[in-house]
Amino acid sequence: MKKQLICLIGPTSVGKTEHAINLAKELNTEILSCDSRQIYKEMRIGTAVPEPSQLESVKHHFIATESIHNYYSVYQFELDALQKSAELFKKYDKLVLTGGSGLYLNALIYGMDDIPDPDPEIRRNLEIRLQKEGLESLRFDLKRLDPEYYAEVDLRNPKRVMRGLEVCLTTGQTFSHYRNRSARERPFAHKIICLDRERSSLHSRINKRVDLMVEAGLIEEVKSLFPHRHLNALKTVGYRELFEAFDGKLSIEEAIELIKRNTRRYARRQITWNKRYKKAQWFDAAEADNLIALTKDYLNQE
RNA sequence: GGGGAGAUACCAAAGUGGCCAACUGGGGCAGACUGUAACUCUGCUGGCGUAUGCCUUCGGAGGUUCGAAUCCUCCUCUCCCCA
Repeated sequence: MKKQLICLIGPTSVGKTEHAINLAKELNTEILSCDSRQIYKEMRIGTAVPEPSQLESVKHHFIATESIHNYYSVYQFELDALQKSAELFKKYDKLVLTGGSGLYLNALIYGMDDIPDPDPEIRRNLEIRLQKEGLESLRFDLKRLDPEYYAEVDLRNPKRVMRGLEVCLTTGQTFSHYRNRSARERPFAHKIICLDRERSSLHSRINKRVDLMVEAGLIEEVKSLFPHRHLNALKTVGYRELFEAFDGKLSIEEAIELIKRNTRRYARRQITWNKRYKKAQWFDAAEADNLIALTKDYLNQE
């Protein structure tokens, strides 16, 4: 029997953590997290890392394992998760994967193209150029250096334009040359389960969770990270808004409201992303009682 | 009791005779996205499955006009000031 990775995904606050733990217990296995922010050990409250008791009840991987001060990316995650899963599959037939970062999930189940790391110097220069010369100028270069990618990218999206350019500039090859986007063979099968729930219910859970984070000390956590606000890891819902409040641009109350709003938006983007998995099985997370049964049925279908 | 201001779509708020189904912002919805991805970007938001099309809107009821959210009359409600 082929090893199986059971991917439990869904928007933030939908109830993934709890369900994943129940499922992992039921299957007697461990959990891999695919979350680009819970992986940072400095950001616990604002990223809703599982409770210590939850982390104890089932072994979790890739939670609070990296530092915001180190460079980390999807590609890194692909390598780490591949290695970890291979190790765990020696012991288990099934593993549970859960988390909110769609691209991280893709990296593990389909793989990322092998593209050299960008030269940090080049990346920095591009950022400066964007500031000074504007997007137009970067587009101009991209058109010249990689017309193929130029024809595909969203030209209004500075991040994507810069990404193409930085690869061209550091490697001397076109970005398109590296970007095959073909799925890799994996030594395990995967099943995707998408959790969702009525929008109003999701929103009230988000609001409540943000309030709980504040009670749990979110403001202090963010304050302690204030000196590092420029780091990429801290460009995150829940942190960014409070940084603005510390700057005096917002009141704390306004920042909290904004966190709620931005979390709702984030959740919506996650749902949109999840719709790309055409073979995924969708469940309503509100049916907590029989979710495990439904899931087991689904897994047994084959 | 007297004087003044105002009622616009889910909310806030422009518009003060035709270019208005109605600026803009918020909220909401939808979408894109292979190395910063909780990032970044895009579209829609009165109804009619699509529409250079039709229908119903700008507190209510009438009226003026070829034509009104915009002008007039009355009514209802809200707010502010004086008593």
